[in-house]
Amino acid sequence: MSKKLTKRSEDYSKWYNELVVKADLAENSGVRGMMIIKPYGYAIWEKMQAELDKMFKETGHQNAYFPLLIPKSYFTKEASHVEGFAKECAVVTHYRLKTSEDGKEIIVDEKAKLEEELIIRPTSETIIWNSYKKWIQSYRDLPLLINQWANVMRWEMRTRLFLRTAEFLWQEGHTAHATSEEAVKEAELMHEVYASFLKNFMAIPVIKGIKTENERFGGAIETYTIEALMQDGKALQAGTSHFLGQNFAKAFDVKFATKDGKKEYVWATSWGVTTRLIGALVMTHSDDNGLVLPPNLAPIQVVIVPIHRNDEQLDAISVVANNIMKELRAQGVSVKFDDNAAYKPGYKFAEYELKGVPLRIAIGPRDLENGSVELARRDTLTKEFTQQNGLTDKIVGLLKEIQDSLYEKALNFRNEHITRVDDFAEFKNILETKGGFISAHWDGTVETEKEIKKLTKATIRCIALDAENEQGKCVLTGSPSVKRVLFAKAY
RNA sequence: CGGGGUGUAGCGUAGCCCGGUUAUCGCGCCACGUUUGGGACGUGGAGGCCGCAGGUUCGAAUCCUGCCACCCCGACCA
Repeated sequence: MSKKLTKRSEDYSKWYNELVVKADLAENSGVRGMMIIKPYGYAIWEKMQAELDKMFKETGHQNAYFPLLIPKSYFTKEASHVEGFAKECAVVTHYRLKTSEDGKEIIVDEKAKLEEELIIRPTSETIIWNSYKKWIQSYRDLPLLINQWANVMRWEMRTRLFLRTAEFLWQEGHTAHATSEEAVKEAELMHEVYASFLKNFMAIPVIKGIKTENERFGGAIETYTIEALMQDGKALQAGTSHFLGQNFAKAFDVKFATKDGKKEYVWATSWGVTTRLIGALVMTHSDDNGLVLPPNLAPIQVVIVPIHRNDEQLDAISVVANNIMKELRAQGVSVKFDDNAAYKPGYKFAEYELKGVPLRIAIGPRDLENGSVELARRDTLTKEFTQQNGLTDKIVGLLKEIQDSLYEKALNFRNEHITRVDDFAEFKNILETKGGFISAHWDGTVETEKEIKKLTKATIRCIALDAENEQGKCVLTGSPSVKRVLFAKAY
């Protein structure tokens, strides 16, 4: 298989798909939108998981695990939730297989039909709230701050690796609080946790905002979102945090006794991010040579490639490489020494570029003489010869620099792709030619939002939290508006 | 589920319109040798129910019917 990628500029979608497969992150399983996350891709997810989990714990949350299968009846309790969800679900109807009459096939045993169908969770609100009803009696049981790492399944008609697969991995936080204020604060806190995770670890700048009624999660009073911008000018919803009000408490009858003995419904939030973040990572930083990983999430931060003509040279290089590795590891840097003689250096260079390894060290005969190494940066594709003395400090500094520079680059790109527009013809023009976010006035109605979507395929990604009050006229209808919102075509 | 398209080796493909030797080519894979500072080269080799099931025919990758799968555009969506 050729490892050459289609160029981003030629066909962004094809580039993305090829990159994900060739960089060894994931592949289609051949079963209806199911994705296999390969070890290299999973290593990135594990790092993300570890960092996020740390942040959740630091903010007082605990992990738990709820069942994969949810009785169908649980879904009927929260009408608006069902409205927004539960349409494209996998349903378990039987519990046994048997051998066919001719003995050649395994078939479903029709006698083993379930009384009540079980739904493979598309999200766990219903089953979790069914438990919360039992767990919460008093204000002393609150707040209840629980997170679950799990897989969920949504029977999407059209799927894309990482961005939308039938089964995906995520975390879902579900909390219950005594007051509305506290629940809102929780939703906002997790919103901030996500934004800072994307910034500090993924080097992805996001716009923090709230969703319009139309784009809101089913059953939510307020949906907080972080919106990122991909290199093709399309937006990607990277994470959401919902203030659910008392909707779920009422649906599942979860009341608590207050200090003065009254019964009140609890206030809820939920929040989640998914393996989609890996798609965001790929589409934010990568280039025509392949993946570009921010050092903070790279499974391999530094790779050492030996260049040698014979075994004696390899032995001598290995001594130097092992010393470098030892020093780097002492500093917490993950290093790989690739002394596989089956591949030539040029092949390895291309291979590790494709996989997005932030720094590459090449050591050859010349370096043995000079006490040097060749040091190459993945993000800028630049390389230099540098002395072996002081190499570790230099690398530690460079990893930090690369991390920061990736963020800066993405931030500049994002900022250059927010366009203020006051005219609908211009709106369509910018959307088609430049892409990115369009900052425009909107009259606040669902009808207008839907009409704009119909006309342009752009949706309101969010109402930015930092949007300033500004009198204006809706870009479509001309009706009065008090602040700009952000439109974009989205994944 | 509506509209369009495609199924040939692990991957990408030619052949199909107009049926006829042993199904084409590239990458990858295996063996040996020479190589190794940006995806090496040579020689040899393995690998195919041509998506599945029927039909037409002396003969089907090719024509016909049905089915299945996948891709693209809608609907759905983290």
